[in-house]
Amino acid sequence: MSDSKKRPLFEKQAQVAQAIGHPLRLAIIDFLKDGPQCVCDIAEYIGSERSNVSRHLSLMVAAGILGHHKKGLQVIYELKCPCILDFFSCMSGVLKQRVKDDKEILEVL
Amino acid sequence: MSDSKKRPLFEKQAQVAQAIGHPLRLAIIDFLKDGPQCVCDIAEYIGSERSNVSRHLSLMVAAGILGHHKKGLQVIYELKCPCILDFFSCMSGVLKQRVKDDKEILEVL
DNA sequence: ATACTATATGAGTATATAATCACATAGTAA
DNA sequence: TTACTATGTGATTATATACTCATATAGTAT
Repeated sequence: MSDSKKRPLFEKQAQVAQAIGHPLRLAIIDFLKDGPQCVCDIAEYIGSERSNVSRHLSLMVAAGILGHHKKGLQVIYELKCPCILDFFSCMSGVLKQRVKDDKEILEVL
Repeated sequence: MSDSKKRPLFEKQAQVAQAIGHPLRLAIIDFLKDGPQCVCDIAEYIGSERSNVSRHLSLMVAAGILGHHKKGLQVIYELKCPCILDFFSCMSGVLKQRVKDDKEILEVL
């Protein structure tokens, strides 16, 4: 790569994007936008095993998307900064463009 | 998942996020923000095999991030909508927050 | 102390992704 | 036509990811 200086930055950014690039994780983020929740409730809402949800949560913590703290037996997870929600509008932007393109193709037929 | 209606949407969104979640692909996007480029030049800039770059490009086209057209022997790829660049500010937001948190931890020591 | 609950993690498996090499295709030029 | 170049794709391998189950840990309650 010509600008190999940027490589480490791209790797960090890729980690963030990857942390968001999974249906279950997006569902978790969407759930957490209404407030902090424990693993237990997240797992029930998502409809997946707690152990599996636990792994997804750690992954997002590692990426810097979520924060967590203990509360008795439970561990409460929450969105770290509102900027995470910006991703949704970014992704919606791309998807809307996709629909627009598909329409144009159909009109030619 | 309680709101399984959202599932298909989350899957589409995850596809977009995943398409961005790779260092090489971020480098490609960063390169294309200055204008359309052929596979050949992208591969040279990125420093990876053409066949490999070609696959990364198809993946991003499938996700709706890139568009492409033929020009003689070459295939020119380009960013589809400026909204893709919004991702960079989103990811930077998360990374800045991460640095901020790390600083706070160090201050306590 | 025991019993219980929430969460995390190791091990194993299945699937997905990335990368490389070889080859096929499509367009160009002589 | 042949020779050349750019790109895409099949096959393979290596690695990463997702998931499940069983088990360990930490906190609570009796």
